[in-house]
Amino acid sequence: MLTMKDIAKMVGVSQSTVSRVFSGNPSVNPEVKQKVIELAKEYDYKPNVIAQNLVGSKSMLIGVIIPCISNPFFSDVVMSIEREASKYGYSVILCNSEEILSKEKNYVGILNSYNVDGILMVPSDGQGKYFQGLKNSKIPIVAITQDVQNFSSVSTSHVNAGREVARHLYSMGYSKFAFIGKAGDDKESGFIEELVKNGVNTLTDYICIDYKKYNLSHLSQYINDSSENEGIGLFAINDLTALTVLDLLKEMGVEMPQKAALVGFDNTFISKEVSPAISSVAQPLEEIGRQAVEILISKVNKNNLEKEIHIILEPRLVVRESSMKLNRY
Amino acid sequence: MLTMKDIAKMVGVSQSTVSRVFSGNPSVNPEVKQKVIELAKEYDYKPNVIAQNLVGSKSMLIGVIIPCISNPFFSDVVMSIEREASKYGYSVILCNSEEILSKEKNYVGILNSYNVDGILMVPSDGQGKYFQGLKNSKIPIVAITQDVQNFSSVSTSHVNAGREVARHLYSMGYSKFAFIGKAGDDKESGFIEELVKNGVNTLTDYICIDYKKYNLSHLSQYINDSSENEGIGLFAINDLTALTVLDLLKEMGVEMPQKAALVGFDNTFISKEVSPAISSVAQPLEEIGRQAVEILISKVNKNNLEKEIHIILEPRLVVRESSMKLNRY
DNA sequence: CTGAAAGCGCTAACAG
DNA sequence: CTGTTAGCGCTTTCAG
Repeated sequence: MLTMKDIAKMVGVSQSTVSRVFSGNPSVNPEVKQKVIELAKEYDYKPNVIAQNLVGSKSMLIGVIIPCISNPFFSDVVMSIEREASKYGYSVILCNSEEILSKEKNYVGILNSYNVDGILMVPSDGQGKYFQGLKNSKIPIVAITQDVQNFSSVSTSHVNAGREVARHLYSMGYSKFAFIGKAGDDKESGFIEELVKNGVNTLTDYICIDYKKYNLSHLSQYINDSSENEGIGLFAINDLTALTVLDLLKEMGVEMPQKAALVGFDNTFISKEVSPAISSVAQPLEEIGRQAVEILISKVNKNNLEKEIHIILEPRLVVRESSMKLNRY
Repeated sequence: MLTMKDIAKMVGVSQSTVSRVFSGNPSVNPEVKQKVIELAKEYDYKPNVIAQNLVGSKSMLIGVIIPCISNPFFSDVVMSIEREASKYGYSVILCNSEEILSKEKNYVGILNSYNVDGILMVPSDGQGKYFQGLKNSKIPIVAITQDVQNFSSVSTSHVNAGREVARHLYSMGYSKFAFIGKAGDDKESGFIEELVKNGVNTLTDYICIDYKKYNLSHLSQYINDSSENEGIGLFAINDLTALTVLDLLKEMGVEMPQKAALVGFDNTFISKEVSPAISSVAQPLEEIGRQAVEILISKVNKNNLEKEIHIILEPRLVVRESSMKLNRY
């Protein structure tokens, strides 16, 4: 590898002068500058980032710790993180914590030893002692996809997702509702809240099919128990669950979206590939990555170090055939 | 950050001695060694990898260049790469080339400036001048998911995948066949080859539905044209395509797998979530990542630097309902 | 067994 | 405008 010294020798100046031209220091003889740049291009010289970093400047490296890159949700986020980071000249070190705290700790240590300028992470336990202890780490950390106390974070509002789905289904004329997924999830809370606001009696006209207590037969029963002119609005906790529900509905011969509507969550590509295409709530994954990188970099540059920024992005409902009732009852 | 000097001062020895205990040099007073290790643990000291690297030793960093991490296929591979690399103490810098040559070049340059110990990459043009020129790069490069001349590589045999699917469908008693996807793909070649070997007349009993020339209506026509007792074996170039075909078959009311069987490729999680579950060919993604890391690291350690290793892994057919005919005609 | 010293490639004062 | 001089934190001879 060519070094600055080599270039300096070729041009006949000192190494510091060469350093100056690369660091954009204006006080350099234009001719010298010219020559240095030419030679650098000719020999494809790149400053050694490692050495730059050692003298104390930035490492131009950011660490990203996520549970698992093979989860499409995170791979989309990481995609946008990497894309955005590279715009600023940053490279990304990828770490899969698999949501194991010891691994997470280990990775934070490793990232520190690499002198990364900042870390973007999905804490496995955001309120936990370990992660909260990181708040006075000298290297900036921004939480992603989760809103966490004491840290800047970029996430999506699941409550609002639930609200929006409720509003949508209600406005389409459905009168009975079900949430399929973990009871108590923020999406369920928002869903119920908005149903109530619209005067739905959640005791009689709502059911939560929680994996732990119910199975899909309870859902088919709920559907069968409804009277003929009652439309049923179904909200599944994610697209995979929605897919399962879709199969059930098809098997049961339920007319969609006349008799029942279905909305999923995450807007995975499957949702538009099946028939009928399933409505789904999209998280702005691209946006999460973009904003997180932006905040992190502004922290690296020592701006607003003290105040933590909590960005909670709005989910976006993508309506497809599964809930697109054209003629209301 | 604590440095070796700090630890040295605390213990009352020179910095070099501390360095010795971390580098595993046996010539260190056991008591001193003991103390150093204790203090390091107590203060959570980690050697600065950056500095280590600067003096010329390994950077413990490997670069991974893939087209796009949000492609589930690559995210699975990267998952296993990262997992395997971390076992050896390596960290991974992730780069998305988006199959743009200029980006790829750029990333290779960046990775070099970070002094990575090696690169694992999916070349956007493996036989191209640029990538081939990299063959005498001082830092080892291993190609993944593609078999490339002059480089060690780890990939899957698409030809064998095609062969195996043909064998499977034929043995299940189907007598007409179709490949849905890009004509000339290795999978198609293997598919045809094996059909011919089994005496299938590929002029009359085979069709390739290439995106460019045909659309799905050609497929439905092909199916309708078959006589009642002819079973049709369908092989789709990937699971997404298979999904589309599945919808078509359902719409047409084709009985599966009696009248038609369907096999996809990539064994995406969708394939097992739809109904009927689609048979699919799995690539050993985990294995690709594992082996690639292994080869790369052995190269880093200067073993078998000269000889290139070409590993071509066998795909694995996962048979599901869509092609699981129980009673043959 | 151990300290001193050189140096990896680069940045950042500090004098000119 | 530019050369000199210190290091950054660590590894590695080279003498003890």
